[in-house]
Amino acid sequence: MSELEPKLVTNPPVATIASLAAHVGDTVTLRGWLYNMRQSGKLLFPIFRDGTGTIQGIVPKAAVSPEVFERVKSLTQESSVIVTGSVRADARAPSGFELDVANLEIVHLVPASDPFPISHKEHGTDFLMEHRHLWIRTPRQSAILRIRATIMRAAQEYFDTNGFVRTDPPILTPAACEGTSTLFELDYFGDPAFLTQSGQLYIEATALALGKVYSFGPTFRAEKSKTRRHLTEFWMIEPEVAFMDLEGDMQLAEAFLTHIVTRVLELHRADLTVIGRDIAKLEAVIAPIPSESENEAVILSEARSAESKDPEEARPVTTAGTFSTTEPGAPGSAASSPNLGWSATTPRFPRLSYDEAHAMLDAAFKAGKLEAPHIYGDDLGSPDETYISSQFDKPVMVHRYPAASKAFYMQPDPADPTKALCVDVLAPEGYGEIIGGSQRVDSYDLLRARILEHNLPLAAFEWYLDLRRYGSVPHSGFGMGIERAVAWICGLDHVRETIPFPRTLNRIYP
RNA sequence: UCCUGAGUAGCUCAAUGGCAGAGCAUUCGGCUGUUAACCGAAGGGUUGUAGGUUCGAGUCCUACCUCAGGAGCCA
Repeated sequence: MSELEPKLVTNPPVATIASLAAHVGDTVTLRGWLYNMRQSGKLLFPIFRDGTGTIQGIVPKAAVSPEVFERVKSLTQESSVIVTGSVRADARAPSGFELDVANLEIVHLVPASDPFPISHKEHGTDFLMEHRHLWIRTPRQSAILRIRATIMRAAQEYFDTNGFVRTDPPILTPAACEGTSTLFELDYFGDPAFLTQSGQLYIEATALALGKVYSFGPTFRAEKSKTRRHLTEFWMIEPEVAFMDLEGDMQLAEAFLTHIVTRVLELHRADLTVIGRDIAKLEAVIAPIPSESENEAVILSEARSAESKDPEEARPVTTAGTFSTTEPGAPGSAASSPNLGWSATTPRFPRLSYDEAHAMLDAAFKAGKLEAPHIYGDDLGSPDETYISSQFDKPVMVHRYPAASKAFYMQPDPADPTKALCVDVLAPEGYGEIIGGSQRVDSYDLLRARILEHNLPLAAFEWYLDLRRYGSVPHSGFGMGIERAVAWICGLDHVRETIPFPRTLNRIYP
């Protein structure tokens, strides 16, 4: 490949396809791959891609040397090239711009005897997943990965600009964090160890050291889940804040999600269009609700009337007051909502207590809209979450689940100790839970009792109990699964398209 | 772990228990504005594996393998 080096320094300078609108009339050099080629007699229409987009080239036989014409004609799908030509606006070209090719060098010619496996016809999921390393070259997959990158960057950006310190927990852990999920076990110099399923317990420690913290990294679940919502390896971003109660946690989640969706809408209109995403549904998420911003009310009502569903169905999102909101600073709590950077125009998401969610599901079952009844006291099942989230055009926050169905570290509600001060954020359009959070138990005696009740090894949690021995404070946090958030924002039907190389129950290749 | 479904050409799919087929891709030929281009021709098969029923099995039966998406569990 060293023979290529001189070609990489070019004059005129190398451009990217995404920037060609600013180069109309210029001669540019592009480095990329042949995406597709059509021809009509002695006219060739090679379509190039370079990772930033695609551009159609045109090569009339009479306009170039016979060598260049034959070289272009010999190109096979995904052959790599360096191409020079002038940029011209042309309505006949798919992107509106076209490249009059003057010269083209082949960097690597894909042999016709072994063509690029992914054609422009449809393929099955098994085939595509076996060729994931090549599938990501297609426009749709590239667009998704660009949006994923923005979602990750916007998530970090939100915390970084609001005084959070990033403190990443270990990935190798000595014991289960929550004692519920099945973990990947490995041998740690003769002792058992596990891949982390959540950094939460560790960032509780860093939150009591640094105040506002977050972690961002991969997590692992060995559950034999085989659905469109599950990966065995996925990325999670988790904030944890000292002196913050459940109300603050919910406001943080609202502002955080609003920031992420806003950024994606700012930067990825074209990519969302490539994917076929209904952009109006994302705009509805960040639209202020009427009761808090009357002058913006028209935006929301337009967004909602655009998808007018069953008119007899109550649309509780219209007014936040329809549902009980949690009073800031729960009784018996020293916490309040610290200033986390959201403004008065931060949209509020609809909230449902567990009891209200149960009533909604009960009514839906009796109306024949759910196949199975929801049993009071049980956690929400997937069909339950799908139903609830489909009733709103913003993410919906379900809070105060029965403590018995939740993790041992969740603080009981002083108003009803059978409930936990926790919240799940369900994404709209049936995407289900993307965020799970809670206020944590801050009493040493209660936490110790909970650990024993759940038959967890006390010794493994001594360090965690120390956080309640030395300057314990009310604190809260949540975790957001990146891939589920990407699937929702991109409107995908499976999380396997949201990560470059998905790891699922039946797949660890490529 | 349970339930359901699918495995036929490189890919996507057809084929009443009776000759193994089409489109795309590949190769060759044609076409100066193509839009997953189009037109003509050619090559390409151990029908997931192993048994069984039958004169005859891609098709029916049994077991297994692989994959898919739903439940449970979760983000």
